[in-house]
Amino acid sequence: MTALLEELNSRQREAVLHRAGPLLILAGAGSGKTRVITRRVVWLIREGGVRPSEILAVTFTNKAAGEMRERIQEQLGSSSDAVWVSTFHSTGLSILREHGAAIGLPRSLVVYDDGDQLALLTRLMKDQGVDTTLLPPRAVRSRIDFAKSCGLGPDEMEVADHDLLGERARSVYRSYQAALRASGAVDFGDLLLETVSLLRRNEEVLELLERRLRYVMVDEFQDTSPVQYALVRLLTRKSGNLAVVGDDDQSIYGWRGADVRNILAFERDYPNAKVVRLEQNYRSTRVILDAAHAIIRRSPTRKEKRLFTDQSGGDLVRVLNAVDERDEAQLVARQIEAALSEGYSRGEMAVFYRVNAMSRVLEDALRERRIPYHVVRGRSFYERAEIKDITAYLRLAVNPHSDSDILRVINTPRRGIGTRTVERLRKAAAGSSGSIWSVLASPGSLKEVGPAAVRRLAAFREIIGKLHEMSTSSVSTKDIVREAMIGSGYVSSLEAEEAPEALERLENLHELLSVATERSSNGESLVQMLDDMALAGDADDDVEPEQVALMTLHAAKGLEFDVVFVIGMEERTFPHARAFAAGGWSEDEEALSEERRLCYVGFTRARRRLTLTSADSRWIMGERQVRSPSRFLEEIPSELIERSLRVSGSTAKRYGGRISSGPSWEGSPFPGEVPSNSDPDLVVVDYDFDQRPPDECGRRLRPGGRVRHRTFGDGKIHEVDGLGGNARLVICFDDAGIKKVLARYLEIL
DNA sequence: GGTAAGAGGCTTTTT
DNA sequence: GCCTCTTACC
Repeated sequence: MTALLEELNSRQREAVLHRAGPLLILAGAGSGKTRVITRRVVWLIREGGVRPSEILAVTFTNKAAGEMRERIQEQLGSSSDAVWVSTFHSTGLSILREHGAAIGLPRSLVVYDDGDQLALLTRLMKDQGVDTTLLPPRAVRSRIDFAKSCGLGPDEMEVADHDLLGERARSVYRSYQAALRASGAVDFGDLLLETVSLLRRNEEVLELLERRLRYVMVDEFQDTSPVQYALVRLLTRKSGNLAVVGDDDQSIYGWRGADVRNILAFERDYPNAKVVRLEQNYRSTRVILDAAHAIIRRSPTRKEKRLFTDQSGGDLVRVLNAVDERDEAQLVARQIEAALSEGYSRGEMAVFYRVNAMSRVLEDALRERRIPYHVVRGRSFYERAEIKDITAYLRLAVNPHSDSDILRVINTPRRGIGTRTVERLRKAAAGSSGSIWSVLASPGSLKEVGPAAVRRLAAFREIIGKLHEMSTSSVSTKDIVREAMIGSGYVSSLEAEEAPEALERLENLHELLSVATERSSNGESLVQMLDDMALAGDADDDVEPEQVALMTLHAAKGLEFDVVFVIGMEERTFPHARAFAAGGWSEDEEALSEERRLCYVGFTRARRRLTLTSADSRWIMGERQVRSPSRFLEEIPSELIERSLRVSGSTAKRYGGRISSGPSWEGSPFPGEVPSNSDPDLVVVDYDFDQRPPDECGRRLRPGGRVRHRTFGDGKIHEVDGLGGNARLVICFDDAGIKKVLARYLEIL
């Protein structure tokens, strides 16, 4: 009892000790939220007479679930195994696997990931004669996903008048659901939507689950969607023992249907709920919290609150400006080296960026300097083509009616079954309103298919038939996986290639086989393995102890590091261009607010040191774009910032030594002010954004400078009018003559 | 029916 | 810039 409540402040203790009924914990960043949840689970079991199997703890990501499971186990030992800790999606899948028959889902259910989903949608739309350039499948998908996240099927999906996209999306939605059912498949959204409709329609199942689960806890509640909220509400309908933990300031998944308003809804739906606020931060220094608060306080819709800490002192926030993204990466690499020499360990450092694409340049710089790093990226391994191909064979072993999977591998590796034969197969399947597999099973029904093609189809049928047989008898998972790789001819076709990337693919397949072998020895079934592959991230996705972690700001949620870098602190990089209304420069307030919260999440990951970097220009989608500093930089009070300019070796080299050649280097807003410093990157000057010269944003764009344009070639700047990427420049091109060009289309030479 | 080169799209963020 | 899909040709 005593140990359980040790190291808890009075608020935290209150939350842990809450016995029954609804509980809302408003937990600020770094306020010991995970500790409270895990202690509460342990307390309920040890002191509250609750059986471990009666508790469900739902989190958002696998990472969070894994961490929570571990923390609970540390305190409870093996009895913790019975506590059900999982993500929303796996929870849904478990329920569907056990009770899905009640709504007509087959036992051999397979889960389509978003790639499978998009492929299926595209195929359906093309079949329906939809012009996919006018109506992008991605746009349709996002409408369907959004409807699903609101708990709406095709018939309930709301479409406003004159919403053409919505109209079409709804009609595709209908046929898409039909296709999923015919294939015995569900997508991610269905894992929640179908579970909720199962529980709504089937009282028996709901009562069974209600009896089994007496306590439900939800982490990251601000990121739950309406359908997720509906699910946990249903599960605790009788007991009312629903505890949710969240922070409206950290809501960063609005784009995929998460609704912060669930927090408000909770207080409305459970007027007797106990509300506990955790506002003491145990993670960061005061400086970091103040900087984070400066960003988040401008968010218009938030609940007013402010974290406090007793950790004063610490480093000021470092703000570093680079010439371009490569320069920025060098800068970060050198800062990492400096921090290492100060005694920080690599495992306690992380670099965050807005989009995954930004990791590449950074990786190059770290590799060059031999700094061990690790890119934390959701599920890259399972997204590799070769892995997805073998997965398709494995899913067919379980459920050969999955048309998407048939289409994926029917000619992979090449076995001479071309598009025409495939088209005829599909037509025959549609005609008999069955799956392609059922057509293959009765080849007599195939018209217009020549004898050679029939032979090849029979060979393919053999392959899948054998796999299916193996999966229904007691063959081990490992052996089925091996058969899928070898029996399909996949491995031998790769071996024949001899290209270096074929070798890499083979290595990845080897990796998959060892995963399967390990799972086999744990007695895991093929279905279990497939479920995990569909829902789980990479196995080696964890933050490694001796490596610098690289990840998106979204992936950073829930983590903490001593030293944090946020790169790309520029307008239209972060906040991302998407936060601005299409085309124009007007702002979408809600989207911008979400960027703000994302920034807040990023800053509050740092325990000791926060370093922010920006670049004057960035290479984006094959184009060099001029960037101006992020508004977020300007919002941080200057007394919290170590404003830094620098003269870097790489910059000097690339720009012909002009920049570092003298005290009044070109581009400095402070001519004559390049103080010497032991750290070449940190030249501290008294530099305030509010006093910067008007052309600071594009300060290297000045009359006389040389620039490059994609089509016009190189030229000399004559006139500059305006700021940043939008500045209008008159350029005298060497070949193309005098033109007016926007700065963002120019590369600075 | 298969291949290679060219065109076009793409990038938020994750289960 | 990179990847996927289409097109033209074998």
